[in-house]
Amino acid sequence: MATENNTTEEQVISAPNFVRNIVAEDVKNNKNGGKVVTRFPPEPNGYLHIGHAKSICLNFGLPAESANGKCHLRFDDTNPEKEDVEYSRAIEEDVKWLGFDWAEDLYHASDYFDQLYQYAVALIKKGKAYVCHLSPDEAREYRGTLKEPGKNSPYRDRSIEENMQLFESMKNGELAEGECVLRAKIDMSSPNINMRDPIIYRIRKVHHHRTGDDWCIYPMYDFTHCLSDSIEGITHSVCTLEFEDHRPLYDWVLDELETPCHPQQIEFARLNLDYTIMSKRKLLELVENGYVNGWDDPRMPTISGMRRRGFTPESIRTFCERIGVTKKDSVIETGVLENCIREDLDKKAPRVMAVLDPIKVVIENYPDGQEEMLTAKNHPNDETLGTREIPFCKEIYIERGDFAEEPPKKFFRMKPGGEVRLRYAYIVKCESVVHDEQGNVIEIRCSYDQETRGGKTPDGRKIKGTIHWVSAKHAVDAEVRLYDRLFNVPNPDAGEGDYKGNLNPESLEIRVNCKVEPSLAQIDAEQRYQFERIGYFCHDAKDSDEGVLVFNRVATLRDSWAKLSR
RNA sequence: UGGGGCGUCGCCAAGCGGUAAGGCCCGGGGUUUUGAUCCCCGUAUGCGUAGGUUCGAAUCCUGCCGCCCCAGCCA
Repeated sequence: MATENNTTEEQVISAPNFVRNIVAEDVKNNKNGGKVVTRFPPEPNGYLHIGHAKSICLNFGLPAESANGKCHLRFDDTNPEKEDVEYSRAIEEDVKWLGFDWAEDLYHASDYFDQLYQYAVALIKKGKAYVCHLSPDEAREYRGTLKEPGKNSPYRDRSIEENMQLFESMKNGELAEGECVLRAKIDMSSPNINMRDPIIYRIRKVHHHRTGDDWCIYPMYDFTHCLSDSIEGITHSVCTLEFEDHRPLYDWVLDELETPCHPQQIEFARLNLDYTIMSKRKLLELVENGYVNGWDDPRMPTISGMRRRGFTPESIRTFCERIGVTKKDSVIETGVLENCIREDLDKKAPRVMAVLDPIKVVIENYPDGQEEMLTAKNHPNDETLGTREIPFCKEIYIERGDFAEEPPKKFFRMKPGGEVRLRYAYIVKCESVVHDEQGNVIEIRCSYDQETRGGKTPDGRKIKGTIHWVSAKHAVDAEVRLYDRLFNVPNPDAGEGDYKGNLNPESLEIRVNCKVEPSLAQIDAEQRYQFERIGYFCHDAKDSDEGVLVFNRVATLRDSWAKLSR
C-alpha cells in the first residue's frame, strides 16, 4: 500500500560525510553504549553567523539521526572580559529559530568552575602542573618558535606543596593579575607548541556574567573544553580544523585525570562564503563602527541578519546540508545560498504585485471613475494558497523598466505601439508617451481591449509579454530595501590593505516611493512574499510602523532577460 | 628534515582496488498570463604532479609541487 509519507513528508536528504560515517560506525560497534551525545559550544562574545549554522546543523543533526542521541548547548564562558549575557540570549534565540532544541541540556563551562579547580589541584598533586611566574614576554621567549624548541621555565620544578600553596593564593585573590599562571607540565621541546607547558589557569580580577565575583582565576579553553565534554558525557566532540593541533592536549588532559569519559574530538573545515566575512571580531567591528546597522542588519551573514533579511530556517538547513562536511578548506559561492532560499520561498511565498520604480499609465478608453475587482492567484502552481481580489481602474503604475521607448531586440514588455498583458487584467496597447521638458517619460497613455479581461485572449492571439502593475488609486506606499553583497570582492580578507576597503558602497539601496497592492496594507509581521517578476521580500517588523510599510529584499528572481540583454 | 592538515569539473562534493554519483554555475531545448517555477538534454578518457605495485589505481606505495593552520595569560 502506498504510504502517505510519500507525499506529505519532506525529503531530508542526508548525504554521507566523514563525521557521519565515524559516528555511524561507532553506533554500529556499540561504542559508548550506542549513544551519540554532541554539543554546540559557542562563546557568548558575539552573534552567531552562517558558519555557526553549519556547526549547529552538524552537531544537532548527528544525534537526531541516531536512536539514542542528544545535543547540548554549552556556553564556553571562560573569558569574562569579552562575554555578555546579551550574546547568550541572542545565541539561544538563533539556535531555536534555526529549529533545534537542546531540551534540558543547557550548560555553561562556568557551571564547572569548582570541578575544574579540583581537576587542576589533582594535576598539581600528580606533579603535572605548576605555578609559573614568568612574565608574558618571558613566557614567549621560553616557548621557543615554530622551528626551535622551548626552554623549561625556571619555576617548572617547584615542589607540589609550593604549587598547591601558590595556586591557592591565586584562587584567593592574593596575587596580582598577570603575576603568575598555572601551567601543565608536558614538554617544552614538543614540536607541537600547544604541548609546551600550556597555561591552564590565569588570574583575572573581573566580574563574570554568571559567577559574579566568585572567581579571580579562570581556566583556559584547552583545559576547560575537554573536561566539560567529559563531565557532560559527550561522545563526539566536533570542532573546526584549527583545533586539530590541540587534540593531543585535549587527550593529554583527559588521560592524566580521572574523568567520567574520554570523548573523541573530530575536526571539520569551517564555512567560508564568498563576498563576505565570517570573523566574529570583524563582524563586531562592522557593528561597532557603524558600517552596518547592527548585528541584525540584513546584509550581515549573522543568523539574526539573515532572519531579518527574510531567510527561512529551512533554507539555511538545506544550505548546510548541501555544502557538505569535509576537512578541505573551501569557499562556497553565495549563489548556493541564494538558490536555497529561492527554492524554499518559491514553494511557500504568496505572490503579490508591487512596483518598485513606478511610472503612471493612463488607460484612455477605460471609463473615468470606473473600478473593478480582478481575481489573482496567490500561487501559480499551488491552488491551496487560494486567490485574492485586486482593484483595477483607469490609472495604474507599472515598473519604469518595463517600458522602453526604443526597445532593444527581443524586448517584449511595453513599447510604443505594442501590446502587452497586464497580469490578471487586460491586454493594453501603448498609444503615446508624455515627456517633460527634459525629455523624460512621465506618463504613458494606453488603450485596453475589453475582451481580454483577466488577461485572457479569446481570439487566441499570442501576447509575449506580461507585466505587473498596481492601481494608482488603490496603491499603498512602501519603502523597499534592496540589498547587494556586503563586499565587492570574493575574498575581502585577501590581499594587502584592510578588509573594510572592500566594503561595497552600494550594498544597500533604499526605494521610498514604491507602490504595492492594497492587500499588503494589513499583513503579519515578517511575512514573506514574492513580488511577481521582481523577487522575494520580507516585511521588516523592526522598521515598519503605523502607516510605514518596509520590506527587505531577500533575493531576486532569476532573470534570464537581464542575462540576455547584457 | 618544526608540527598538524588538505589537494576529484568554474564552486561544492560522493567515491576508499574493478574502470568518475549528485548539487550549484554554465550552454541548448520544451511548457508557462511571473523573460519566475517546472521539465528535458549537454558539460572531467580525467581525480595536484612524476614514477612504482597490479590483469586493473582517484582509490595502495614512493618522491615532488601547491594551499591552509599553529609561537594569546582568546576561543
